[in-house]
Amino acid sequence: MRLSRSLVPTLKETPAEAQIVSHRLMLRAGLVRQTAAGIYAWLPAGLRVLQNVAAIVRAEQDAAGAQELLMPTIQPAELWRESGRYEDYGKEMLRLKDRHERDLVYGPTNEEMITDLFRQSVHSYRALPQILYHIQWKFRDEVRPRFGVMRGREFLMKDAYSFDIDYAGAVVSYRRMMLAYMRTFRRMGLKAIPMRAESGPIGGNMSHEFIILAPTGESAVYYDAAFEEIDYSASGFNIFSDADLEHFFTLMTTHYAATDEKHDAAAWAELTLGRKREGRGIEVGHVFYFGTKYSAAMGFSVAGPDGRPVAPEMGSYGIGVSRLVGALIEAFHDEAGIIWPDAVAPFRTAILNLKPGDAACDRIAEGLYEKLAPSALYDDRDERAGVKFADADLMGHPWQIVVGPRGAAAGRVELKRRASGEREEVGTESALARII
RNA sequence: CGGGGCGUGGCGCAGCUUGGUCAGCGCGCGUGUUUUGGGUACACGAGGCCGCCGGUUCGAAUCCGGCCGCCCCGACCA
Repeated sequence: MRLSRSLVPTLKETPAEAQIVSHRLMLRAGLVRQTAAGIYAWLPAGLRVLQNVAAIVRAEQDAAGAQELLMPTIQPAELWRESGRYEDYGKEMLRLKDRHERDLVYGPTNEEMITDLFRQSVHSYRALPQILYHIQWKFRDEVRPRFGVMRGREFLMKDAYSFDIDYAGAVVSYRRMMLAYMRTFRRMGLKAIPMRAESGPIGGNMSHEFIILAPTGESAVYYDAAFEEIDYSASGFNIFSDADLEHFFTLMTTHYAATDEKHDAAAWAELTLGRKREGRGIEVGHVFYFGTKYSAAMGFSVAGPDGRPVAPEMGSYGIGVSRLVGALIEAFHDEAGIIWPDAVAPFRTAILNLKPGDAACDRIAEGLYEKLAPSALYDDRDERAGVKFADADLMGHPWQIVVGPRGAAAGRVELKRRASGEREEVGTESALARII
């Protein structure tokens, strides 16, 4: 992308409405613009991040055997009346009517709809288990949207739903999603910790929220150092092995971890000093098992092995995709701006042509851009060098290639790594070699 | 939903208490010169129904009422 012809409106000053760092940086780096309270337009660079995050989520869901589908944003109220939540959900649910005066809702979640879809076609236990997911926009009419994209009213969410014939199966599905989640966050460079959450009417230890560590996170978290030592992505765990999943689950749930609301001072005191870790965190995912709550309420059963009807055991698993973009910035930034992890950066490289119009600079910069194009942002603007440096740091590209008149004549460029700040002067070929 | 605050060119703000060349400043934007590796300097210039509606007044950005929008704290939530 050529910056001179791109809608990436960076700002030198922070708009007054933005308080927390991710919100400020998202506005300043030209990633999003607010259209209404808690509702945002994703500009080109921001959309690329959102899509990169979604792609990682998708890849790990697929790797866990979940099937992607796409359910609509608008749902008939009928489904919600069936489960009883039309009345229960309250004002957070955006309700609307079509021209025929039919009641509709802009979906805040999809348990009813997936149950309905599933029951239409699945009638036997032999088709189970299955996990389905989609990545779709949701709307929850929060009383008080805040923190920019982290607590919006409209948000992009990955939500998955598991169907099993019995509790044992549901447990396996639950653990499978848990492992998929840990891998997902890790791939984004995030440290995530599953923390026991309220499990609702079902009880048990089958609801966890995933907290990622970020110095500016909204809640204080306390956890055992053990969480820093586990390698979820390594071949250690086979996501399709029940035994591995059990081992993994035990590992995840035996060590202490809690947000400040659920912090247990007594349990915390028992931890050895060297293992205590305190930090701040942001919830980016939530998994829970809810048994037959929806299948029973909505009259969904399949034929069991003995031919008798059985209400499937279900669970649901959410990841806040758009929230993650904000959370990533909370985790990765400095005074100058964003520091994108390579996996989600909108552009892997920024090519800064310090002197457009200079034959040598143009030749080298254009040449580099041709080779790196899809993942490179070419700053070809007629701006001062300082402006380009500042914007590149603000936007947080993992790599910067600085093409200036000084080195260009000799075929040299400066390669800068955003995260470490290291720079070195190299030839164009070795710059390319380092980046690709 | 309770409490607090704010709406003045694209962004950040001053002006409002003490109605009357107050529509202004910085940044940004345009043109020119300058500078040329970390947001350069100078000059000239474009750009505002002062959130909306109504009221008070000879006169309202400024006072009064209503409405809308946005932000912060709390309760609630991916």
